[in-house]
Amino acid sequence: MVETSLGIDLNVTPFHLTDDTPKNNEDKLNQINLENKKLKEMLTLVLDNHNSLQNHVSKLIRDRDLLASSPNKRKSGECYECNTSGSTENHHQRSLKRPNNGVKRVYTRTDPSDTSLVVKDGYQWRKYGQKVTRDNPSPRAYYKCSFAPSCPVKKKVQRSLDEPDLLLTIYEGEHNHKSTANEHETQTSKARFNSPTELGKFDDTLVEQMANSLRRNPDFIEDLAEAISSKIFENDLF
DNA sequence: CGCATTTGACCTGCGC
DNA sequence: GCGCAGGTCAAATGCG
Ligand SMILES: [Zn+2]
Repeated sequence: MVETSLGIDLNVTPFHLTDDTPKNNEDKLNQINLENKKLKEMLTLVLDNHNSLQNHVSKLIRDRDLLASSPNKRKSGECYECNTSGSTENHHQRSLKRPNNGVKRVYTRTDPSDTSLVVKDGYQWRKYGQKVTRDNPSPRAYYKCSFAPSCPVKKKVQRSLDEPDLLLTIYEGEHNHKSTANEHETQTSKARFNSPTELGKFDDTLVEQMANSLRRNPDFIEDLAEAISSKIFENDLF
């Protein structure tokens, strides 16, 4: 169902072929402005769709992981309301906490190329181990709170198996001190879940991600090269 | 120097 | 006990 060919059409005319009468230039400028505007609107639309899709996928993965990780031991207060009511979505959009062990699972959106596995969550961590796990190619990193041993909190961070830009962090324990980060930083780090795009205002990191993934995509490179060369060829016939 | 990270060794629980 | 997988330790290394 996915259209693989990008069908790139570079609407570009080499400058040395244009006639430079002012009227023509003005027309062209207007035309290009219009086109830019249209493209911008399309981009925001695509971004919105992309965001909501990603959020949806994240939710699906969380629910599946939750079921898979504790199929049997559902004790009191487990997330039953999630299964019964499909209407409200916000209440476990971000973090799933299981009161059982003081173990908290949190999913964080991040750049797939970010190999550092460092999640800025307002606390300072000291990495003390990294292991490859059986059924996930990406390694799992182990952290202790840097106030240890006075603060016993640990966390594990591992990339999600089927969503490479989703990061699963498992916290265990509660901090006995305050977060070092100020309010603004925790806000931005928590705001990983994407909200609808305001027109004309893009999420820079997301745009950068998309650009990166396009740059790394061989199909895109190929299509781009073909589009460029065909355009040049076509214009060289004059 | 004083920290954090890296990384192989080591430990521990579990199924056979 | 043995082997495996996950979790931890600690010596070496890196960095400001
Ligand atoms: Zn702490």
